[in-house]
Amino acid sequence: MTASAARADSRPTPRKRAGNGAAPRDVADDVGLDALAGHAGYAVRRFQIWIFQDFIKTLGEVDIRPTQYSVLTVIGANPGLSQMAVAKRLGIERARLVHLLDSLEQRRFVKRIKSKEDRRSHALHLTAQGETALAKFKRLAAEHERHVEVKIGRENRAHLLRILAGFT
Amino acid sequence: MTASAARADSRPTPRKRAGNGAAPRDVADDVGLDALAGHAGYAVRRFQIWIFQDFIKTLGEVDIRPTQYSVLTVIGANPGLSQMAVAKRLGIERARLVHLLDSLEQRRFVKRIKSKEDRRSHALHLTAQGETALAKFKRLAAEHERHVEVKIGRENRAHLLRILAGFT
DNA sequence: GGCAATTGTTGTCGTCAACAACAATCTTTC
DNA sequence: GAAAGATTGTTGTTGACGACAACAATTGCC
Repeated sequence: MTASAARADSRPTPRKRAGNGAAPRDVADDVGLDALAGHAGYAVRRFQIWIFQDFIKTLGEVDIRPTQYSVLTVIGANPGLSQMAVAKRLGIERARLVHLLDSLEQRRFVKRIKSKEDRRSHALHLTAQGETALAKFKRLAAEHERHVEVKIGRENRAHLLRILAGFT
Repeated sequence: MTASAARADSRPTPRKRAGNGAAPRDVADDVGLDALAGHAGYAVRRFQIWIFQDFIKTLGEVDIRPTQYSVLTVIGANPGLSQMAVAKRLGIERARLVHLLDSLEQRRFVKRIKSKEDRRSHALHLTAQGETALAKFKRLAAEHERHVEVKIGRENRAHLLRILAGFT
């Protein structure tokens, strides 16, 4: 809202810039949209920060972060997956997944079951507790998704999802 | 390209899933798009990772990362800004900006000049070297932007920029 | 049977956001 | 005009995260 607000009131009061010439800006927040507009990466980064913060806040009561949510969702939809498979699917390193699963297993959401076919790998499953918890997480995530709709508009969100479908 | 490729060949060969029933998945990469589709945050995160990696690679020869580029751009467009103002404009913490400027000042792109009006603050300026360097960075950034067009399509990129304009 | 590849694990390194504390310096208020 | 409060730049810590490298156990290849 900061950016859009700044955008909105960029010309409301004449401000004191009138007679400043080359003097350094004093106020600070009327910096102007400079050359950063037109850079997709910048806009996407700012949006991603906003969206993650809203996700974290909305799922704050259950203490679940976006990455944890994605891990639980993938396991819930594909029980028995190996850690390697989950890591590849989510584009995270297997080293990182180890810690994520440690935490999720400690909270009794996930079980690591030694695979019979390949004794190197673990088959990942949700616990019963994990199933019901994930159901709640999904409700909260849907609420978060509605926040996104409010923020950028319903059809804009749909459009964006379509544009970025290849990255999912 | 991994994601889109997986999407593309999700049904090319009948695969061996046919008779597996409840058996654990063995192959790993036909995990399926599960319930993660429809989550804006996830798509945006993946896209943001891709776009940053391309930016870093494209600006690799000059060793400039996205955040550094954004700092240089803002200072170039608004010389004399204070660190606080730049930090606020870019949505980064002033603590973080200190290190960024340390590095950019060491490379002679930026000067910190003690302000006369407010002796707490520094007025930020590009050096002559910084000006010419930034010009080159902007050319490379434009090349990166063309990569984005190739990746998601020209009008999709334009659409996306319009949707996210409020965050810039 | 031996050698290369894979899986989970541990550890290190660098980036980045979020805080907290601090000294120097404004700004406000009485 | 002096005290109290706010702001600016700085330093430091913490935790999430990606990138790598090394390792033991196990599997697959030949």
